[in-house]
Amino acid sequence: MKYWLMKSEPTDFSIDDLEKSKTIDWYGIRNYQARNFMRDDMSLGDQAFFYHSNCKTPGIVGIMEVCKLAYPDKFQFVKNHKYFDPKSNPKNPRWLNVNVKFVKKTKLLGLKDIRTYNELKNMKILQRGNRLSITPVTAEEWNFINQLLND
DNA sequence: GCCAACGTTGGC
DNA sequence: GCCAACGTTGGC
Repeated sequence: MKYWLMKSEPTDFSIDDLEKSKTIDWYGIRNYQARNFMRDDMSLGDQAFFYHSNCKTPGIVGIMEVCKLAYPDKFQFVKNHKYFDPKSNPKNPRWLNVNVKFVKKTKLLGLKDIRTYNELKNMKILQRGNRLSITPVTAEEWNFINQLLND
């Protein structure tokens, strides 16, 4: 089993939205590296931190679980949709998504807080200029953060 | 709203 | 294949 951190802008889709809908297709990923993580490295049961980005207090706000393996993102073929991609061929779809399900809300562990722990200093999210919306988390980082969230 | 960092596009 | 221009991300 692997661990992940997945970003979403809360004005777009928040942890509360996930709690309400229980599961969601994680659509709209239009970055090859992030797509490849979903396609090649995610398994059923993988755990992920839900991270609120581009908001007043960015940080980890909850936990979710991969509940469906990667399959074509339906919005890439919906004309006029925000995520429509005219270059994607239905016979060989360019963009994929997994489904995730709500596990729990946690207290907010802000980006500012994450920065203060030496144990977390290698997290991708802290690296300069990192914009990748899906990043792997090591077991050590996962356990360390979980402990913080349970305190 | 600003802007640095980064990914993608397209002309050559 | 290079690289300038452009668009996007996301913290601040």
